[in-house]
Amino acid sequence: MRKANTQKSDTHTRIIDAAGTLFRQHGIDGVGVDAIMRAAGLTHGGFYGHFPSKEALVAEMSAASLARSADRWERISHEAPPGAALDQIVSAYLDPAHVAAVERGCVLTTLGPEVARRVEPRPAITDSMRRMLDVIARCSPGHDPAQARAALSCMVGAVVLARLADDPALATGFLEAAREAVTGSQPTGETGGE
Amino acid sequence: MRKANTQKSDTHTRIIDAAGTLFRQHGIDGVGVDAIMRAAGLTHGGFYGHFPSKEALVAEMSAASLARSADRWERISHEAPPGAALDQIVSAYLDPAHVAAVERGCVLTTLGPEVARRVEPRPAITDSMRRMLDVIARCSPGHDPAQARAALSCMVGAVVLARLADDPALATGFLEAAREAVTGSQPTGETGGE
DNA sequence: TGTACATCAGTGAACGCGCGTTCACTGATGTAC
DNA sequence: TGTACATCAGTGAACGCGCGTTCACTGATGTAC
Repeated sequence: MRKANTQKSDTHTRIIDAAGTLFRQHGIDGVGVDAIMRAAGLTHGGFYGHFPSKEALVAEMSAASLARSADRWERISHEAPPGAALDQIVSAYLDPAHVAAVERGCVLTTLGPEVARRVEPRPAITDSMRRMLDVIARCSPGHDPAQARAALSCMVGAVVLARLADDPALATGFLEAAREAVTGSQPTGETGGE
Repeated sequence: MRKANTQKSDTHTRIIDAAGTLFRQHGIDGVGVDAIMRAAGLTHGGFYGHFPSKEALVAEMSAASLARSADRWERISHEAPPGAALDQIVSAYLDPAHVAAVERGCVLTTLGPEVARRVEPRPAITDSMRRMLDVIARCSPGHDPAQARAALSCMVGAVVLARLADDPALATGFLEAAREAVTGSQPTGETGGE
């Protein structure tokens, strides 16, 4: 049955959001079109009215998701008090809550290697990575692009390793060490584990 | 047809090696038992004489693969001239050749998030991660465990991001920046891109 | 050393199932008069 | 404002296919005599 015209793009967004959650939880090849559509409150047949293929959804979902991350970082870098932006971004990224919330986690850490195997999503992802690097460089003391690349590497690696670590103390150890390396400061709240 | 008794463990290893290559290239859910056995020169039916399930193969493969990485690092740390071990390990890891050779790449960078979703492989992987951290700490000037965790995070993240980057200059940018951050020195060979 | 036989690593057909994709359809929405 | 109709977002049955797993089997190997 037809819905209001204005609702089609809402549905499109709902499919992308459902896919984002499920792909992060079970991997791209671990989730079928059927499960995604059911999670979006629809039946599987309607999928191809929105996307030419599952691969196209993967590309659109990862591009949209990382663009939203870059948007958020840029917003923080403009709105936060000068000097506090980097710490705010890095602290949120290296928070155990980010590690735990895989289903909403940064695409670089939840689906990085899976997305890297595909051709379609990489240009848009590269674009967002550059924007994130620019934010880090702009918010860092030295404004050094190389330092920004090392910082982003450290953040992404720490979250990946924290999710792999079987021991919570080791997991927070990666996060704390990365935070110290990137911001050069101790956490402001109570000191975490180990 | 039966083969020599001594050949069964050879076959076992051959299956694990074939799985390692294919999983890294196409993802764990992107490769079937059939393709793995064919790559090992066998037919799919024989698989369950070696492993109780595909998941068991995933666990064994990732454990074996990362243990081999840890072995290699430990060997280098004992054999390399004092002071040179860290640079040797880090330079090999952050080499564009490692980024390019996905099919033989470090499991943390090729299958990290996929393996993190599964319960079975994580204890053994955590074990190997600890061994790798110990090597880095032992070979670093300050012998600081926290610094070692930041270093490993940076290395893993740089390789993941380099594989995602659509632009070779940005890819080598991640590798160079991470090397500088981890070893604090310029590359010994000719200076790479950007 | 030669023969008879038990072992068991590997074979290949078969299973039920869920995948990605197609397509004829339904029926509420928006529009023309 | 009320009626008739075209549109098209979403439905659900159906497709061919490859998945993970099972199992009766084959036939070279290793062993007992």
